[in-house]
Amino acid sequence: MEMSERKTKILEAIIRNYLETGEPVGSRTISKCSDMKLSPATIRNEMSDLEEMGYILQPHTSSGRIPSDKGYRFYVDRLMKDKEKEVEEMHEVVVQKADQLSVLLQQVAKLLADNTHYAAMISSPQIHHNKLKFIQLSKVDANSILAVIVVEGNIIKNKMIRVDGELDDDTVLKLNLLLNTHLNGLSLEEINLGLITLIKERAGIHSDLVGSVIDAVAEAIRADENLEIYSSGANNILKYPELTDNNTKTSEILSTIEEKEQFGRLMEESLNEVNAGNENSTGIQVYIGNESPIQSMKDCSVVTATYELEDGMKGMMSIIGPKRMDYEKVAKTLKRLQDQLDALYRKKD
Amino acid sequence: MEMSERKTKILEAIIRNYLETGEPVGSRTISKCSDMKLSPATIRNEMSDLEEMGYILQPHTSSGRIPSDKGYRFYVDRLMKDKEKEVEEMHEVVVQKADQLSVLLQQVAKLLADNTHYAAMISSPQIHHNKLKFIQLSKVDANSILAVIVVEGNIIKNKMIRVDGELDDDTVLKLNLLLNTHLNGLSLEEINLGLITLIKERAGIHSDLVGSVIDAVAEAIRADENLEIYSSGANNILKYPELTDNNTKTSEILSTIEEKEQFGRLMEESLNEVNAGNENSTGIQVYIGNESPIQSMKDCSVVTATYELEDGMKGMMSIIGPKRMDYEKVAKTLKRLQDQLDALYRKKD
DNA sequence: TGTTAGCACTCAATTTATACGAGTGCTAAT
DNA sequence: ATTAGCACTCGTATAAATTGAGTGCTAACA
Repeated sequence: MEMSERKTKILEAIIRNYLETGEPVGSRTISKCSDMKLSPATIRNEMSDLEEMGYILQPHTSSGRIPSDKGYRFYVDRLMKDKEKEVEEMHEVVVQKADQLSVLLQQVAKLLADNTHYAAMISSPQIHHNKLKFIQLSKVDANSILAVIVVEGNIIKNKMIRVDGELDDDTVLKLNLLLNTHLNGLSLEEINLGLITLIKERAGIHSDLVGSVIDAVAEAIRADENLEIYSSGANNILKYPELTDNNTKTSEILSTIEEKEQFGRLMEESLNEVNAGNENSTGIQVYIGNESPIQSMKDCSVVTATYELEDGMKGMMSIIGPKRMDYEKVAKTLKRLQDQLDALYRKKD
Repeated sequence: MEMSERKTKILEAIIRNYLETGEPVGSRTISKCSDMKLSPATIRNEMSDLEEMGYILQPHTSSGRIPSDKGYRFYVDRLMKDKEKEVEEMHEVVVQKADQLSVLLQQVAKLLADNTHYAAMISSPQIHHNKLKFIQLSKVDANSILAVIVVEGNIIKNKMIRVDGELDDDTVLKLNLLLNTHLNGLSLEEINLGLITLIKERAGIHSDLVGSVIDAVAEAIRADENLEIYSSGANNILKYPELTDNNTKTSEILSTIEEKEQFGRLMEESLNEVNAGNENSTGIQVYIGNESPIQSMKDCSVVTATYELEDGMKGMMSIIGPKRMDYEKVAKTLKRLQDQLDALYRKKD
């Protein structure tokens, strides 16, 4: 059986209705509210077809229909257009290029959650070909050295290193010079064992110290080590009865959000997919129920979007809500935030 | 009416029982399980008295009794002793003096939550008389300077500062010297306007830059600016029916935990109280229901404890759970963690 | 042939009635 | 002072009855 124009319209009406009310929707409702003039009986016939085709389902005989995952998917892919719905004006974005990226990201997460009334997560931006900008060693006290490592994109890493022997200012200066001359501008791949050995040799008795510094450099450059994830509005999940009818389910969802690791994987995967060329215009992806690789999200939908700061630093943000989330609003909110982050960094950079 | 020996015993039995089961407890139960040989009727008379005195209450006529806030308070203050209950062996503490304090604290929070099965929060340690250790300016690129500020207790703050004009290496070196000579070892109070003006004068055309650095120093030293709070196990709250019977309540509790600010105040207050001399031996404090200044915690109990790292850096950790939480276990877990943190830092320092 | 009115049927949710039982307070006997 | 006994309360559990939104099917209709 193939999809007729009329079936499409009815399916859309069902989904729209369900998104609003969260209740199964019956034939009479559709007959009344929709613009086409059809009796409930006719609608029923069509609905019966739609069910056979897998787009909708009945929680029990003699109840209205609700969209299946396949139904939602159809809606997201084909029906959802930018109907110019008023997304209520987003709070003026107060995101300011904060000193610490973490503060900015936390702000953005909160903004997303507050505006959508769903849960929001955001990952720190990942750089894939990042290079070391410079290293600065400083003597903090008799036997500790602070290594400050700056990576392209201005990611800063501090590492306190203990040294056993005494270390005079002059030596620190020399080591600084040594490290910077050899390492500046290099990427992870370019710092190979040969180079490391060379530097250690030149460092003489301080080769241990230099080793520690290089370890720290590796840690700073490696993207996945730096992955941090912020979340906000997890408790918005509690607003949706279909997610709270069962305490175990709720708990699973909330702890998955709290623990974050799983979302790390999801977002990374999603980011790769976007990068991998089959670029849909906006970089927004929707995972409905079981489409998501995260088991505990089977009753939720997850919408992810990329964002980009200067220097090609790309990260992911995502919204977690019930399957009947307001996809349009979510997509719009994400897009807006993408734009604003973009503008913020383009302008001031 | 005053408290007899027997009343105390009965009250304790009631509370112990309620802590275990979460169900109102009746006279027959007490008569049976308690060691004294009294008929239910006698118990009932005593219970009636206890109710009049405000230690217990009936959810409805003809149900058993549950402890009131006052009852819990009595229990915590007078009845709860270190009965050598087996707190199941705490997971070997994997806390390692992590590079970033934030990682350590997050770990501790998780440890607390996992061991108690309640929600846990921990604040970053606060120092009250902290002094600047040193400042390091480095030129990152043509027009940005990285200021690294190290405060006693090895708190590190990075600040990126833009400069308009060109800046050669030599100037940076001079500024470094200037700042360090004048500021090292000083506390917030000692850096006064006179001193600031003096330094700015000496910095000549770079007085703006120096101003920014000094602002950053102030920010780094001021304790309350650095207050960070980590939480874990918020969803453990969902395990307790008395906290989830009503979705609004649950949501309030969870968002209070997520937002953290309110706990900041609570913990600060609590820390002051402990410092303020009426030091109870362990620095553990219990807030039962409305005793806590946080409105949304009225159905919960909050147990706070201080911890101390090296250099007198004191912070707070706290456990949030239902009023019928296992106070003994919680207190014990907190004490153990205090000890471990202590040991960890004493040993390696 | 597509549409619709009509009707019997289903089934979750709501209401009502009933029984149960854990627990109480009070009184009178020990 | 303690306790056995008893009437009473009231939340909860169970079952039966009712309601109503919704369906599928059939037959009539344009």
